[in-house]
Amino acid sequence: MTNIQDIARLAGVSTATVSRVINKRGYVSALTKQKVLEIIKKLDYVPNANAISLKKGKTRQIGIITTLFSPIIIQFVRTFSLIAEKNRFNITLFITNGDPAKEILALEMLRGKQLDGIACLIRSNTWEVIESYTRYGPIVTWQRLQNEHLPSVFMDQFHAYQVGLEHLYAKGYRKILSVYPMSQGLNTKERIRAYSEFAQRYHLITDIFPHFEDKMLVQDGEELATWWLSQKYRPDAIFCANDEVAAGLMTSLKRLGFSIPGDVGILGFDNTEVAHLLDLTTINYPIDQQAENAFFILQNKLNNTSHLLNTLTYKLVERKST
Amino acid sequence: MTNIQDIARLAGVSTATVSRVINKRGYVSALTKQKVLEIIKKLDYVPNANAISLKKGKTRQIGIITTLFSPIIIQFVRTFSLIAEKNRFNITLFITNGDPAKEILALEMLRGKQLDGIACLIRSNTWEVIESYTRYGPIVTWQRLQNEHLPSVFMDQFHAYQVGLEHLYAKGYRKILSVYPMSQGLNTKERIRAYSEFAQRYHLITDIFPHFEDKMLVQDGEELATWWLSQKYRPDAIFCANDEVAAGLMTSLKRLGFSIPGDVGILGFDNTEVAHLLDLTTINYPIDQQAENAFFILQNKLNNTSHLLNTLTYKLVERKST
DNA sequence: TTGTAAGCGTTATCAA
DNA sequence: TTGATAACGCTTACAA
Repeated sequence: MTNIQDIARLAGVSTATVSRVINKRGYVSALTKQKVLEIIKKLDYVPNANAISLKKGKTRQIGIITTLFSPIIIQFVRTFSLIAEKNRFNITLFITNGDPAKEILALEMLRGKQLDGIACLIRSNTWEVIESYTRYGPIVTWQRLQNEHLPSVFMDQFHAYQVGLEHLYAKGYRKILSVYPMSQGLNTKERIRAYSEFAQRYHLITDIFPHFEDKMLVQDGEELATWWLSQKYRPDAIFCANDEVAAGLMTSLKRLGFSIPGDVGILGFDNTEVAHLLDLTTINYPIDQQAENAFFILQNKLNNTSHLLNTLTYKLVERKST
Repeated sequence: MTNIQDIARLAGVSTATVSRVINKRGYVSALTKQKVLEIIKKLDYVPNANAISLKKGKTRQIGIITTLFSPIIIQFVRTFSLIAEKNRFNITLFITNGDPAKEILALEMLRGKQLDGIACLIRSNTWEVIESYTRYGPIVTWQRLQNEHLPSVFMDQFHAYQVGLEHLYAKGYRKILSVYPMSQGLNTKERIRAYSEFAQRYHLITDIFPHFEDKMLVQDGEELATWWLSQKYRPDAIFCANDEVAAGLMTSLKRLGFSIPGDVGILGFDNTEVAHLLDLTTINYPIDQQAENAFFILQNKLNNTSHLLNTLTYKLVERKST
């Protein structure tokens, strides 16, 4: 309602002076400053953010794109928001549900100058489409990618997966089934590579079990239990795509009267809360640091600075499922 | 970069005509229209959203405020976002972590015209503070409140709690401990009222156990298990504040070798995924419909319409913990 | 059917 | 130390 001109008129000064007072920029005499602040307070005035954004060409608004709300995504978003707010950026969250059109909506906001940058955690469109939007503002991704326009806070899962496999081997497991997440993702590729290398090194036979991919939900774990039950020759350990799959698998098998790790060892991935709850052995993945890095990358591009990134580390969290 | 004037110049028309083409408003000849669209496409032009917001005084942006990201909040946010996006509104999520200053930040965005409205799920400031912002735009809440300026999608938990208690009674429990969420909330008050009424009706003694409030996390449930263990005279059933508390309690007791519901019955609240996972009996709370109602209320105020609200219902979901 | 021009509420340059 | 004023990019009477 009330704008900078009202303030100027009532304070008997120009809008330029009011602007100076508000932004603490340039010279203003103590007296006029006090007078202006008084009027501002009296009229309950706030600058119109849209006018500022229009004038400055910046909104201090960052978008986060994700297909869904898994525990690990939640943690990423929480940490990212925290650090962003600390730097006076606001977050707009886009849950696409896997709908490419919804993702485009978010990308179009970058194009329409409503967003200064975007963190694309899990994409719905092809990388080509997403990359084509980098000309409108910085975009950072979570999934791994080799692309000079699309920086990524991806962490090499090859090594992390090796750690998990070594743990299973040390525990005496020899018939290990490996269950993978998104079939298209490079994470899955790296995990498969780690598994092959591992199997070769220890002379393990790998092709006795079917290949499971795209298993990411509790329900997938429950279905896995049914599969396990139906086999004559069963794996003695299952390395799950994430903690949710491991949780579904473990609770289902326990319901059927099996003991974990007595009858089969179960290893999760990510170390989310459900792993703690169910005493699942898992791999800790430094989400918080990745989230911070994602923000730093965006911020560096926006301000042309070069804030140093966190060095990422992971480790095995041994509990009672292996 | 490129703006409406560039388009106008290159198409040999005025900005008004270009605007008409973009917004499909008013008369434009087929020929000029085609010409304009061609140039728009060639220059990869998009209208600047900030300029539009400034001009129109609206942003089609709605904020959601919450202190944290519990499973039930996630579900609310997901549904709210879905219906909002369907109506061409975008969502800005604010996770305050209980910090009043962060909440103010969001409220100030309403004041600064960056937000058209706000859904405040779990507040951090006093209701007085939040109410004082209703003069800048519509605010809807989730927690219960009697306030003409702050509509709420709250659902009376008195009845729902009665349903839970009746279930426990029917199952033969007589020494029921009731554990409550936020001590300040009206939800807690209603639950306490339901419990008193229930105890009186069945002539149960209520003051043998301490009064537990502010129990909302898995960890709270774990601590509850420790308490339960240390008692000589133990409750035979525990009605938990929500599914997370119930989950923490149940898994802790099971780890200690107790059987559920053999040694103690456990009842959750909300029917979130963890309840399904752990076979917890719980109360289904129609979050999706509440989320939709929250949006409808905001939309009605914004457009001066009167979209009908969902009628809310709840029910007991019996599983294996009682 | 199209164009002119006055806003919307700021910021920032240049004078004074 | 302060003020005029030209942008920023769009919408929308009102004219033509």
